[in-house]
Amino acid sequence: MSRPEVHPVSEFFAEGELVGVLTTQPIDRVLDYRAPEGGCLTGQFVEVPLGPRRVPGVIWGKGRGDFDPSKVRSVARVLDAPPMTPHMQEFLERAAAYTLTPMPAMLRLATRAPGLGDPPSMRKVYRLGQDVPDRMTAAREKVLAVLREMGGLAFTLGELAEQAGVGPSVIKGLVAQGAVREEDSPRDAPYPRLDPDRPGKVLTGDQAAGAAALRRGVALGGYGTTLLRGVTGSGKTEVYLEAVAECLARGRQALVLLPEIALSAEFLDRVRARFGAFPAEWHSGVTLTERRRAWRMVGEGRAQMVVGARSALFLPFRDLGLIVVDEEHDTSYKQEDGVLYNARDMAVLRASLASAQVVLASATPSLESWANAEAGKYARIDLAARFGTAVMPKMAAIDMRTEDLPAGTWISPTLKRAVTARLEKGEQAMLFLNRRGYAPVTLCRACGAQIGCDHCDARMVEHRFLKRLMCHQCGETKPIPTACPSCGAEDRLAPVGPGVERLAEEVAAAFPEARVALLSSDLYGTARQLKEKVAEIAGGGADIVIGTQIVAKGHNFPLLTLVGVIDADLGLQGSDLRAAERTFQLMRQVAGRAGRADAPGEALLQTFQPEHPVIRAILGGEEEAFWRAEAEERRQAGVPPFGRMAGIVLSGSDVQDVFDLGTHLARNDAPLRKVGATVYGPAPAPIARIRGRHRVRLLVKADKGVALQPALAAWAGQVKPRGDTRLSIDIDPQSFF
DNA sequence: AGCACGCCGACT
DNA sequence: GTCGGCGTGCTC
Repeated sequence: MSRPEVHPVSEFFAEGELVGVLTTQPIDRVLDYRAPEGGCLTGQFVEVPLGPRRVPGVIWGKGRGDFDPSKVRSVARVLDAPPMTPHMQEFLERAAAYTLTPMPAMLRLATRAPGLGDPPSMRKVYRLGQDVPDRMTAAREKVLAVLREMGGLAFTLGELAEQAGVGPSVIKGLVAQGAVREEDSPRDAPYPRLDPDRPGKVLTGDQAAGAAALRRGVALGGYGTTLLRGVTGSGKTEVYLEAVAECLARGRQALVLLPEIALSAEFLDRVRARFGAFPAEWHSGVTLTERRRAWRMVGEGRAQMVVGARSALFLPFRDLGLIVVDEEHDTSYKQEDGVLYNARDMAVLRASLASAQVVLASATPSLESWANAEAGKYARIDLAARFGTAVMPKMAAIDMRTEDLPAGTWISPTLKRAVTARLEKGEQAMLFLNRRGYAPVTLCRACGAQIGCDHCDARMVEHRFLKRLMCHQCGETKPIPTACPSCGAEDRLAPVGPGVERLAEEVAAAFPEARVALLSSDLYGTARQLKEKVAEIAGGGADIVIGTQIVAKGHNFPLLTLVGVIDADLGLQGSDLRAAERTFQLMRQVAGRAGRADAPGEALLQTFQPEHPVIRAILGGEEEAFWRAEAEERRQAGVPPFGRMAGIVLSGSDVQDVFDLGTHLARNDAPLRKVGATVYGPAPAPIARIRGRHRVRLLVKADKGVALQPALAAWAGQVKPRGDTRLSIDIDPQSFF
């Protein structure tokens, strides 16, 4: 375990010495302060006076000494939190430079710790007491049984009441009798130890080889990235959990990023099965108290493993040894508002600075990662075999040009027959349509107008379930009108096109005997509700499942043997170069849902263009051929990953102002031309208006290897947006037009 | 981000 | 006269 010591010794500043403090206020430079009484160290979290306020900050290093000494104030207080590591400082600086994000915004990502400055708080916990209550009741017995069963474990009032199925007053009664002890305990309790030496699932063939390769990488203790490819059911998770085990065994911390918090519950169970306890959890669904605990424990090195969303990358790990990015191709890893970063790329950056390993896991990798593996920058492990006897489903296209389909219906006779056949065998069928709501368009038959959003250039989608029209851009809803808002004609509005709710209607009519379940993100309020529904379906609670893309993400349906894709062409239209990639990934994932248990699966794709290269690649299972063709197309076009791109979005309430600024930028492109970069635009952004703000987009293209960020900074720095116009730069945008 | 300063138009 | 609109600039 010979790893070079990369932590430089933190610098100490005695009282009165000049220190540079980075604050979370949007002042994009380090401000000079005097070290407080007792001195301070680089990396320490502090509070400093700024104007009339006190703001949080971090001792970034030595002061610059270029500010009027009589105006320099003193650090107000050093916070009781583990100091930021030099790695973390460097990570934030490099990430800021890469994404052209001001440092204070970057620091805000790293200080999203509720109650960072608070003293360690206490809470009441309850454990078994000495005495016997004077009168035993059924409720009291339940409470004592729970406490006895769990050994000496302490519970909070709420936990204990829930576990025992009684009200809190029962527990209070027992406390008064001395049968239950109430005591104070620090709120931020350490996490139970994860035991990497517990036996994992038995791995076979290429799984065992893959796990061994990942373990070797972690054991070497340096940086490295591995692309772990494996179809659904290939044991990908078990394989990378071995890398986690190696990391934990070496006393280093491990981070697993998941794209969807709805997936985390299932994953946490697997972690407990493997390591004997739950890891720390970090995402928007976690309570403030838990987040606070996680942040502190991670910072003190007392959380061995974190499972989280992309923002977990900014947790204050002491010694991070491994980052797993599960479903690395998932578009939700790209943050699309506020600080624009791609968690997959930032994971690689953080790991390279911390001498950690990265595992990018996916059945259908992003073209970027595929190309990096091809170029030898990433190692690559392929898992081919599936568990048990199940194989990849048999896939076929249904040529919709030859199907006889009544207007207003979307399930072809061929697909209908296939579903019927499965139902007769007592198996499950899934119909996939990536469109929420009832109908994507509401059209006036009298004047031809479509109902749009008042604040965005988007059409309102009918949600019959909610009895409202909804804008999928801004979330605005309004009642479904009876008269056309454009011409006033009464009762001439008609829904056009299918959404999952409308498909459910058709299914109910076509298969009146079948139990139908609808899975769409907007129908379930919480991740827990969704998880319960998924579990119910998986247990056989439905015959036909209708779902949007949430069904593609890793949920396990053992009885499912047929997947019908209602509109495989959706996503192929348009000039977005990534559309083909996304369609390929989504279709492969959906198809991977079928036949996981021992019944062979079948996937049927309804398409109007069965000869399209993407559809053919999906059907033929010729993944390498697909990637190679895609890569060649992108190489020709000079776009990522074979060229560099940045998207610039200008927005504001005045169209003219926004366009003028865009035109001005496009004309003054000297800083970009100097590095050989080209500007395209301005053009209306893909969604030209969101929440009343007009949006204009420019694109910058450059050769690979060009230092694009400094040129972009100089170029955009020429203009000062006036009024409420805003300029945002998106390095490596998701869509190229 | 806040907050003060300051420079113009419309009121008691 | 002065109240208040929000553009500009400063905070170590």
